[in-house]
Amino acid sequence: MEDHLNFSFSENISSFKLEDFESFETYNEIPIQFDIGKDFFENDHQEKTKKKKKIKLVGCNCMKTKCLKLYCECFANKMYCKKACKCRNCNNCANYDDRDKAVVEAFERNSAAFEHSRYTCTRGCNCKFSECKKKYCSCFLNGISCTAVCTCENCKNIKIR
DNA sequence: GAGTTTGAAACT
DNA sequence: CAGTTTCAAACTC
Ligand SMILES: [Zn+2]
Ligand SMILES: [Zn+2]
Ligand SMILES: [Zn+2]
Ligand SMILES: [Zn+2]
Ligand SMILES: [Zn+2]
Ligand SMILES: [Zn+2]
Repeated sequence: MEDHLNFSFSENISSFKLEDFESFETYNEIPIQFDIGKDFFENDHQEKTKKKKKIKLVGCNCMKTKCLKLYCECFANKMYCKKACKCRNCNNCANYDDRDKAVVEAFERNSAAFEHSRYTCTRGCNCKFSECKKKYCSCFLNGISCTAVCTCENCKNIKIR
């Protein structure tokens, strides 16, 4: 585990905590900063809290990527796929060499690849057609208002510039 | 359930 | 970088 993560990326991933990565895989959970009303998550989400909160993914439906790219919500959230996933040809499992390689490749493409996801929404959105009022918009999906970091057009999600 | 729309990720 | 393609989820019917 440690080998493929450190590889030659010690600088890029210096802020990344390996132990977090491993625990996420083990428990299929991600810490999240705010409440989410999203079908992808199976748990209740009544309480709003600023603290980290663990949310369980229901599962992905990837057909073409073997769940080894950020298209896959499981992979993007540092989780293995699990029973609830309906993916085809899934390689996002423990002890798959392809999976280890894919993690490194994702770091290569973007050193912050695993610091953000659709479900943490830390980079804002770039919506063009949804007016940020549907779940196509990652801000709306997470139940938060668009902010100055968003570059959306015709935003109806309480944008403050 | 099938087909369309959407915007991020990936690719060139 | 920018433009294009690919992808899986969100959405519509
Ligand atoms: Zn997947
Ligand atoms: Zn999955
Ligand atoms: Zn999978
Ligand atoms: Zn948006
Ligand atoms: Zn936004
Ligand atoms: Zn917006």
